[in-house]
Amino acid sequence: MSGERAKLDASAYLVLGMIRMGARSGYEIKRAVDSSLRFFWTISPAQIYPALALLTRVRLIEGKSEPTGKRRRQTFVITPAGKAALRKWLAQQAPIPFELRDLALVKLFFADALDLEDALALLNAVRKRSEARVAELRAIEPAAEARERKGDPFPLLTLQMGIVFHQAMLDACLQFEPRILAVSKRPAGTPGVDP
Amino acid sequence: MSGERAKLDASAYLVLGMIRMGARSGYEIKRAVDSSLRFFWTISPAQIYPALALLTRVRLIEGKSEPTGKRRRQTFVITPAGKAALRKWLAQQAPIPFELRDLALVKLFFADALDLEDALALLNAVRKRSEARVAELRAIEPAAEARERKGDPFPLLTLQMGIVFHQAMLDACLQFEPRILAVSKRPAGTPGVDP
DNA sequence: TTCTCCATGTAAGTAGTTACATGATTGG
DNA sequence: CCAATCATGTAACTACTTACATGGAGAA
Repeated sequence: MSGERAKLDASAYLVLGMIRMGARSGYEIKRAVDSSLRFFWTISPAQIYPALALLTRVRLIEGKSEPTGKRRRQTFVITPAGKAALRKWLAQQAPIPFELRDLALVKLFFADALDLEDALALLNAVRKRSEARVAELRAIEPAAEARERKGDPFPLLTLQMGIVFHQAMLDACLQFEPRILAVSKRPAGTPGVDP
Repeated sequence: MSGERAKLDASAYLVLGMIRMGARSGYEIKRAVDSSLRFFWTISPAQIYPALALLTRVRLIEGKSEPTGKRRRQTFVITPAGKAALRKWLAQQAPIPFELRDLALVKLFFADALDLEDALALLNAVRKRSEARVAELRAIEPAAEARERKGDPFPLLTLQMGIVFHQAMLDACLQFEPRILAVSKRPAGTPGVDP
């Protein structure tokens, strides 16, 4: 049996993937994630640095000290074993559950408890949030398009997904506003877990 | 100052909201969440029961023992203070960050590391997942429509959002398949965190 | 009788965030 | 010289899941 067979968690693979894409230090990984992957995954230094240590220990990445003047700096590169491990993880056929946790949608679900004005304000806030997110995503589109021109269309694909599904949420908000007004003669507060 | 002013976490408000909607026991809350809210929030018994205890302590709900034969059962109702607390939380104007954590999109983001066949398989898996989710959501649509007819359109609204945004992801998969084929002459593995 | 559902609860573990500590470098 | 940024790291905390323990009721 060759090498340690520690099983890595999602954060470790994320770090490994970012190293492969060219992020060199922990700091760069944080920056890169914040400016691209952020929309469907986040990571904090408290996860990055232990992950880098672990990946180094199992020889999936290799680090060396590259200080800028007296400011210390560890840079890493992915090893052949690292590339293989990343590919294996990516190609794994196990179904990946889709998990969205969004308090705004929870609130909207319960919005029957609010009076019309507050309910519409909430709907508005949800719509505005998606509008803002679409704008943010559009702003980083040029970078993703440049990457596609270099032969990697996947960052653009994931970016597009972010855009289209926020656009879809936004459209749903617009579409429902009149329907909420339509039923607003209701006696507020009818129970109904099992309709 | 009247009553305890414990600040509740999201799970506690979720439990409170479900009690208001007519779920009576911890068990019923679990069932109700699993069949409606599940698509944007989940909860486990290990969160529900402590939340029920807390909400009772601060008098936002009231419980009584209602055994079925010898099978014990605590049922709860929301108090006026509970309704007020729920409304206050729902109406709160604080911006709610949208946080999606989806490993499938992370994998897709990194899919450049895969050969064409595996990358397309991954794209396919993502598409199938959204198709399955749309089907699941369509299946519970009648219940949400019934609830709308009773004067509460919000469960249907949130359900529609789930449908449209999975539909949007699905469309993006379809749209990108040819584009991935188009760039597949690429020399795999070009780095590019900062393009 | 045995399986599934109803029903309540907890202990232990995992994952992740926040807040902090430390210190160098660059640009205004 | 001061603020922002580069850069690494940890301790404590919060949130959530998994696995388990317990046991009654109804149906096949």
